[in-house]
Amino acid sequence: MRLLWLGVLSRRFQHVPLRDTCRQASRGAKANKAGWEEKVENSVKWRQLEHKGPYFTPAYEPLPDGVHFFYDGKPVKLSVAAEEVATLYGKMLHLECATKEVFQRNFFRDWRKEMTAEERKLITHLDKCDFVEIHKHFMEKTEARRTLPREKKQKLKEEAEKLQQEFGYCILDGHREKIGNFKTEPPGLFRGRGDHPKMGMLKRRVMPEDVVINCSRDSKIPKPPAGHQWKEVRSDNTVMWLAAWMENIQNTFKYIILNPSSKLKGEMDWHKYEVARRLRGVVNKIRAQYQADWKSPEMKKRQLAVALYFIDKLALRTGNEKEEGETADTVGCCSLRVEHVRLHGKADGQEHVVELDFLGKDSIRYNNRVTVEKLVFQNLQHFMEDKDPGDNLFDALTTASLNKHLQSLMEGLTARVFRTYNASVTLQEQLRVLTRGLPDYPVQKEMVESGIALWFLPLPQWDIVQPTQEAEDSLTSKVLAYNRANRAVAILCNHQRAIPKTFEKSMQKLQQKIETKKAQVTEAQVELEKLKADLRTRGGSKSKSFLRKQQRLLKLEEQLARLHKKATDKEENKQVALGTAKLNYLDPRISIAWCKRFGVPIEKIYHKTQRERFAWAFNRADKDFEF
DNA sequence: TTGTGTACTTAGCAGTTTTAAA
DNA sequence: TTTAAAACTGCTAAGTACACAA
Repeated sequence: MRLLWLGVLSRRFQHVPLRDTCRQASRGAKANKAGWEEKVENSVKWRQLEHKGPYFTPAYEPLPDGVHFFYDGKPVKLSVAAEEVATLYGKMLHLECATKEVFQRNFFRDWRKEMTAEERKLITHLDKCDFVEIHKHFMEKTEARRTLPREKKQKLKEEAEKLQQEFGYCILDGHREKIGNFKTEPPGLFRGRGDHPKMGMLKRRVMPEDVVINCSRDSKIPKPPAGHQWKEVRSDNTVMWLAAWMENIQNTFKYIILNPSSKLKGEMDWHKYEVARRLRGVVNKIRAQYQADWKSPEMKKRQLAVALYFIDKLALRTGNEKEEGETADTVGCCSLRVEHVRLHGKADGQEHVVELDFLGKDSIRYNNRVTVEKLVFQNLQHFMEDKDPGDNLFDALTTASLNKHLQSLMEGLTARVFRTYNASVTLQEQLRVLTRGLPDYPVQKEMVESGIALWFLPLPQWDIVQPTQEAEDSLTSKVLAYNRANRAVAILCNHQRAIPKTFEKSMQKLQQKIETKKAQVTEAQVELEKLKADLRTRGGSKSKSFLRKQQRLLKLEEQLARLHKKATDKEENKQVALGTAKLNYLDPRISIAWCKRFGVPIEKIYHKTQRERFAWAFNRADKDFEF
């Protein structure tokens, strides 16, 4: 399928006059084409879009009388605006980011802007400010919410549901679709990731006057809150967003968009994986070419070939250039600097070892040692010659030129397609390897399809048959195998998470359990040995009690094995985030096909929202689907 | 060719809810 | 019944990529 992204229409966001903006992309041009294909070719995303606009954060509620802010030991009654910002800081007192100097400096500067002249004159030093009462107040509020009686919690839940029903859906081309984020972001103190120079800055309240509404001309135009106006109402059916505003920290847009379960999002997702599947057909040719290019006399070509090799082999991100000082210092492939690379002629008994050590997206550290081909190694040596640590490794390369090259190799090919492709291929291969030799789980056909049917049909009623222990174990093994395959991809893509705060404690508990179980096994073994010895001396047949003991030992051993399995899984997983790959990189059709083939109920792999997200894939994958 | 603006995907974390264990 | 752990969800930051202007 050809993706043209015609760009017939100017995409400039600002300076568009109010009211008369209407950018409905050409309707007739490809009238002979139907549905999605036509939409994609015209970059038309919808024909009809109707919604209620965003739900705005409720107005600030001043502190109760008993809660004070102190300056220099004396209580100070702040103006409403200054108090609101003070509470934002007070709420965060216990967080690590609030202790950082940059955070405090940025906060204090922005806070002072909200103060009255008088307040500004008085409050000149943050270290003389005391937010403890404010902090305590919000902690107590959180606690009170947590311990609310069941009925009150139920009532709150119902109110949230009512809001969801009113603002959380739109009509898109005749279908009622769920919206992803129908609320504007509340004011707060910006928390960047890693060493962010803007942490602590005030993210201001979004007002209707900031918001651009996007909907069809003939729809019910959403009403702004009483006494307010929209910044603009437009009708641009080449984009997917329903509303947008400019955020004041980085001056970038925030959008109200559809939920991933929507048809349109699903179609985009499907398209993404189809592009990755097309790469499969040409990847060998591309690999052969970049390998040949390692010998090119042209420096630019060699840099491109080595960069592409990294992107392919190590699943690095492309690494767009970033504005210095505006964000944390993170890099990807094209923005790697000399200081991120170490070359070892020999290391760990291997030749030509490259060590990469840098902060990637979200300031997650990428630290990896890999053996590379001699030519790659020599090229890297050359690229690093006569450069300072802070110089770009691939100085002759930009992400745009890299992608332009990729476009010439395959239509629609960009650097990130390699990540999708390699992730999905890895899952498929790992599943093949890890599931080989596992006993089949004897399930009914209905059971196999149950999760799938959840989607489109009301849940069928059937007798629930308790699977045997053996079958249960087999299923557990399969799910474990799936998680291992998933984990292989997460490691490839460097999807890390912070070690859970409770990890050590819960691991210790698990070890304790293992020890207890071990002792039980030993005890049972001793008892059984005694009975065996008895049997040998006295002769005769095995007593009922003997058989019972034998059974018990077997059971204990199985339980011990399960605990060991659990501990291994927990340890292997403590720093790996599985969700990101599952949601963004793994073609769901691979998982669905695998579930069908091995009789694993789909809900063991995808929970409810994930099944909703991948609705598009359920009728597009039978058990023989190959990525 | 480079810089800027826009729109979309990808990402980890924290809070909430559900489930399992004590 | 209470508590702890696991599962899930929402939030929003931080990437990629491309069009267009200078």
